Amino acid sequence: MSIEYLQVAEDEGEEPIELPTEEDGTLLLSTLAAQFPGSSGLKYRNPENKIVRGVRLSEGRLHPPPEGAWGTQIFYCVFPKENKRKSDDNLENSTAKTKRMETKLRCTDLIVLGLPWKTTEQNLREYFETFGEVLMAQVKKDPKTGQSKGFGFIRFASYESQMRVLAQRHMIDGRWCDVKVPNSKEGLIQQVPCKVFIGRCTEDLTADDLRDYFGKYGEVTDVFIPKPFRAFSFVTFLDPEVAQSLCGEDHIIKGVSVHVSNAAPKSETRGGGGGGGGGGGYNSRDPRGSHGGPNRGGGGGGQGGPGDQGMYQQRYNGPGPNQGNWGNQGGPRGNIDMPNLQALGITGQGQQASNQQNCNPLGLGLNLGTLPVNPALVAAALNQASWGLIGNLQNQPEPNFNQGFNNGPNNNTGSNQNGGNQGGGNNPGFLNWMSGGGGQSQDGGQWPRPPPQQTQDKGFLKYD
DNA sequence: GTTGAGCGTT
Repeated sequence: MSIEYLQVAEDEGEEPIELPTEEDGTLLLSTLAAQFPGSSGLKYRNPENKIVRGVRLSEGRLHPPPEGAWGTQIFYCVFPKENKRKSDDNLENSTAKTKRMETKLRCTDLIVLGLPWKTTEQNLREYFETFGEVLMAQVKKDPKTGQSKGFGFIRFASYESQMRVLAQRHMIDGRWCDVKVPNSKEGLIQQVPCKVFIGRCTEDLTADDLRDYFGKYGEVTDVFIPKPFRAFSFVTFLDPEVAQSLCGEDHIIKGVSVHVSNAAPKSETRGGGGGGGGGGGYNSRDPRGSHGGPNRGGGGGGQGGPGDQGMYQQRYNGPGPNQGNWGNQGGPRGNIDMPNLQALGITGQGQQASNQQNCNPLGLGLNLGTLPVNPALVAAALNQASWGLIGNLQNQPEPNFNQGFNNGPNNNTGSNQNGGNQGGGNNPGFLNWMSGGGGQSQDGGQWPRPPPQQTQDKGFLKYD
């Protein structure tokens, strides 16, 4: 099959636009969402009986009706619904559920910056309800005059809603607004280390050896071997899940049995005193600092092209080779133990780009490089997503959302609530979740890759 | 009825 176009309208009565399908005839949810932010699926009217039909959605791909091709009929967007009435009916139930979700998925209040003065709480709520159930919406006002202060707060019921909202800019009542995790909450977000400690190293184990060896499991963003020789080293992975999965294991590299464990900083996690300083962006206490200049906290994504597909050994439940096109070339990388957001194409870009239409929800795999997100916060969010979100999606009140985040043949029927991806499902995990395709890159490997990395300040974390 | 980086009278 080749690329064709189908007509999609936001709703019945609206003007359709044409969206391109993929080679296999499916329509990527990300393609849909690029034009219709917040849209979670498609429906159409069965020409025979006029009944609305849903379009099959699997692994982030919308499949044409069983009758064959998309044809000339118009398809309509489906948006996540919040079930208000039901909530009212089962208030207790709903509250309990909400509480559970908050704990598990760590929804937080989100601050909405840049609201027009005229925007009301009702406006705010209505806007964000297209992303999922909104538990709270408030606009901060001057107590005396009642005048809006131009910012507000929202809270979602589901973490994936929060993620989607955090990952893009929002045009609200004619102004581009930023949504962030408030500063008051930022410290609460846990961060999953990407760095592992390699013990029992011998002197002939070079950084390249380690990189080559551990590259089997996932992209290695940094290898650090203390000099002079101290019989240990650090390997940093792009994917925290990979790092985590290796911990506790013994590996034989060039005949040497090394031990992998958590890279626990001995003293203070955050560079602290005299030395460290740098590190850039991600872990810095004030994420706003990253606006000041290029955020160099992370290693480069390498120059690896599409040829790298399938090279990683599966550490989990094997959804097949990770085909996310993660290059593994290049020299020294950054020295962070958080997800490498630059390599993922996520960098905060400040306030410019106000005019562009950045409407790609996260998890749909496109163009996050231009999105004004707080890298550290999204990093943490991504960690959470990869560890708990996927397994918890089945509990969500918006089943449609599964599609954006639960890509791949991930049908965990068992519970998977303790982090990690154990269980019988084929959980594509972090990278596939990011790439938004069930193991397949949706954009032909054209991730917004970071510029070639310069030599990094290695003093970011103290590990002696 | 002005303003446009920020961080919430609960």
